[in-house]
Amino acid sequence: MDYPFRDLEARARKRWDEERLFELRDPMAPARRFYCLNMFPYPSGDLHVGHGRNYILGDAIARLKMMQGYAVLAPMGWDAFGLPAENAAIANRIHPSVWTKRNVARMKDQLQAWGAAFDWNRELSSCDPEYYRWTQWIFLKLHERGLAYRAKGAVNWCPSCQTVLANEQVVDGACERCGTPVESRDLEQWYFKITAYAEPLLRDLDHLQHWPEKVRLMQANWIGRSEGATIRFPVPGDADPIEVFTTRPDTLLGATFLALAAEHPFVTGLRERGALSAGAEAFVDRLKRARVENRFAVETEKEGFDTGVTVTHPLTGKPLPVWIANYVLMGYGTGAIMAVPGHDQRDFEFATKHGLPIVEVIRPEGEPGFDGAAAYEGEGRLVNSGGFDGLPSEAGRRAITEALHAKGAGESRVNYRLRDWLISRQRYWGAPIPMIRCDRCGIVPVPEKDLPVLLPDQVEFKPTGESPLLSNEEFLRVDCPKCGAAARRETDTMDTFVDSSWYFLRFLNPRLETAPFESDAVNRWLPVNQYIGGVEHAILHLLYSRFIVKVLRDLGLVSFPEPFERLFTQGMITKDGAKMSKSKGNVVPPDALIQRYGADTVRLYTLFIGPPEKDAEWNDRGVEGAYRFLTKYWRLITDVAALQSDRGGADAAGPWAESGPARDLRRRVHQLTHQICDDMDRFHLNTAVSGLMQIVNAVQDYQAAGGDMNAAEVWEAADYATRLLGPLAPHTAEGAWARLGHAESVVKAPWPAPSAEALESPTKKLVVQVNGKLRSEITVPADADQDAIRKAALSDERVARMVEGKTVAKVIIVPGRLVNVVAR
RNA sequence: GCGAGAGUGGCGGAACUGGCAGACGCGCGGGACUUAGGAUCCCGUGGGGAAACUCGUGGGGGUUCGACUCCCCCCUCUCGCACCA
Repeated sequence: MDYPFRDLEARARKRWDEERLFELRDPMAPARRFYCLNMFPYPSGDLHVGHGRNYILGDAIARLKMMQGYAVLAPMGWDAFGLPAENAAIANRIHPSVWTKRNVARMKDQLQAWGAAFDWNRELSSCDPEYYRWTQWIFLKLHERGLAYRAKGAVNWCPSCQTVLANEQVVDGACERCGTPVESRDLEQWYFKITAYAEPLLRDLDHLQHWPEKVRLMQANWIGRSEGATIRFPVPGDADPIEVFTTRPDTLLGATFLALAAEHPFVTGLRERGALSAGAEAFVDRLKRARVENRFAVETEKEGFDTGVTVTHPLTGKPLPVWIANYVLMGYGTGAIMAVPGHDQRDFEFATKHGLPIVEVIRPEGEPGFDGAAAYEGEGRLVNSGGFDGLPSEAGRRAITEALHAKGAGESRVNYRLRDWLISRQRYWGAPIPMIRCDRCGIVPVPEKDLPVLLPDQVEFKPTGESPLLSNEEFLRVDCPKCGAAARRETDTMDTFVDSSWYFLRFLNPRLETAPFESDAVNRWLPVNQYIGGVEHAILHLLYSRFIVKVLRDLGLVSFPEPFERLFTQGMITKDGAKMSKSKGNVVPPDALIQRYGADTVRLYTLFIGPPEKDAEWNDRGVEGAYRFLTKYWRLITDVAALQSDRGGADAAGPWAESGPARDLRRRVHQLTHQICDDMDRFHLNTAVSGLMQIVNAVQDYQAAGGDMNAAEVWEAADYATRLLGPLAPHTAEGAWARLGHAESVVKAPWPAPSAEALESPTKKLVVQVNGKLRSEITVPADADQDAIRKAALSDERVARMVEGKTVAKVIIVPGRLVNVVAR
């Protein structure tokens, strides 16, 4: 074997280990810091090459920063609570903690097989009591601030996972995890009041300049800010009016009915009082069911049912009928709308179908407005609006809102699509919510000194979906911390996204026993300089983490408003055109490839496969290309090291040839170095790999052309290539660096920089175009002036031929690039 | 429907602010060395053409000396949101 990757890997790992090169000893000491973080994984068992992309990228950046002289924090941990462990417990009678530990061990082996430079001393696991103790502590802090509360309401229920889900975990009406259609249930649950931070979460997106535009946009849409007004419509004989939210108060005089969601409390109230007709009741039930079944329907027919109740128009005093409609969602605004069929297409379709009146109240200037065939949704001047007639929409909105305000019937309002974060789960394998229910005192927080509320080992796993915690009497029974009476523990556990919303703070001191994190160290190292993970977390994890950090900031525990300075979302690796999954059978495991070609080959190919932010198709054949390159590179290093053994690790410093092949080689190496450094800084690791290949090819071409392999330029090429390869193929580079006579690890070698002197050239090659088409090429002295270049171009044989019989209108010279001769 | 992104050889992909289209790699063709090669090395490789040359970055128009890149219209695909009041 001419490229001894097994030996290289073993030696490099041993060295990194012995010299503890990736351990950050004293976080407060270094001046230049770089916190490079990969999203910590859920320990599901096996990793495939798609996961590898994430870690290889992060590792390349971490190692680059080390070589650039930064103290690097690159920790790793486990997002270890979650449903799969519990499902395994039910299916295979294995305890979730055992299952999780086994998977962690397996995945840690895999990560190490890739050669990732993690500081394993800082490893943490969210299912460890020493960790979740602080997750519970954070819950208590939120509770103290009124940001954690219990409420009853319609929630998303997954009948398969037998638990509730946050809005963010419902995708296309189905459970994000298992794909089962989600049901709506009325339950009392714990929420985090993320809506209280809607405005800062939205506004601060502007400061996240180093986040992908796409992710910022997704978050902005998810928060969904819109300006408008709330309007109350009094219900005769009822104390509470029906409140609606609208972005178009200017159309208020065109409202001809109200439409309510089936789940609206007013509807429920009518039903409880028996004031709803049998037909209406049946309709409500049908809607609730249909919402589940028709989850993929793009446009459903507008259906509705008249409640028989009327409300009073707050400005005209006229009665308006109240309908239940399938197109009104309980989850947005107030769950009730004022319907303006003249100016809202949905209302129009509904009114047309059910014979409700349609009134035009907005008329545009100079273009056709409401024509009776469809709603006019644009702006214009108010008509049929009494005293408001003639006002433009904008002024109309203000005037009508003011009129409502004067009557106490409404006010302007900013509405968000964002809902509060439902965090309780009726499952076992999560952090217990640190609350106690006392018959006398109500719901009482567990005192901080009693944390953690330990998850008991002895529980029964039943496939019924009942929380296993209910089966452990010892866990349940507790004395009320307030009155001392016998009380009961909360049996719900927290959504695992709570665990992962603060773990990046814990890494600075993962064993700290007195607090979740050390504020000093955290303030010094955060925000995370580079965060790397999949775009699938664009909303959930990243929004929750931003929220928790903002709360911690308001608590005075951290000094920064945002957790992640730069975010990079890497693309998926597909196989046979599809996302890798066990069920599709298209998973590419890294183990056999690493066995056969070595970790560096797999790393290099993974980086080379395409721009890291884009999806890419895995091709086993492509791996061989990377292997061939490393073989060539290794041969070059061993040849050069043998030939020039007397250099003994000396910094390449010439003497340099002033001209000829060696000079050209040196210029080329420095050009490529320039390109590679640039690429690395911009995350273009695919072209960085390509640049390295070109350096090796350049030396090979030089040799093939009879160049002297003893030249200092060749030594320099080997030296530069090795350092540039350090972050990408670290084991091979480590071995090569030693071969080149260096005593220190390549991790400690300075990152190379091209020298201006080496890039200089006495002549310049210019491309010559005639009328914009490439025709020839000239070589001129580097200091040639415009006139000389012009002369050289025009006297070129081919150019002369093309121009023959025409007049040269002008000659455009782009310095250092090209000449374009315009001839007519 | 709304929003965002992307369409370049047989394939993955290059081309930073308009300036040599197809870097680099895979595959393929030819050759060398070999008992042998799925190892290694060398040469070639967008289409058409013997060549001069010509056509080529989803399609159509435009701006420009010059357009993969900028502008307008259209087509296709991917992703996100989706009756958001």
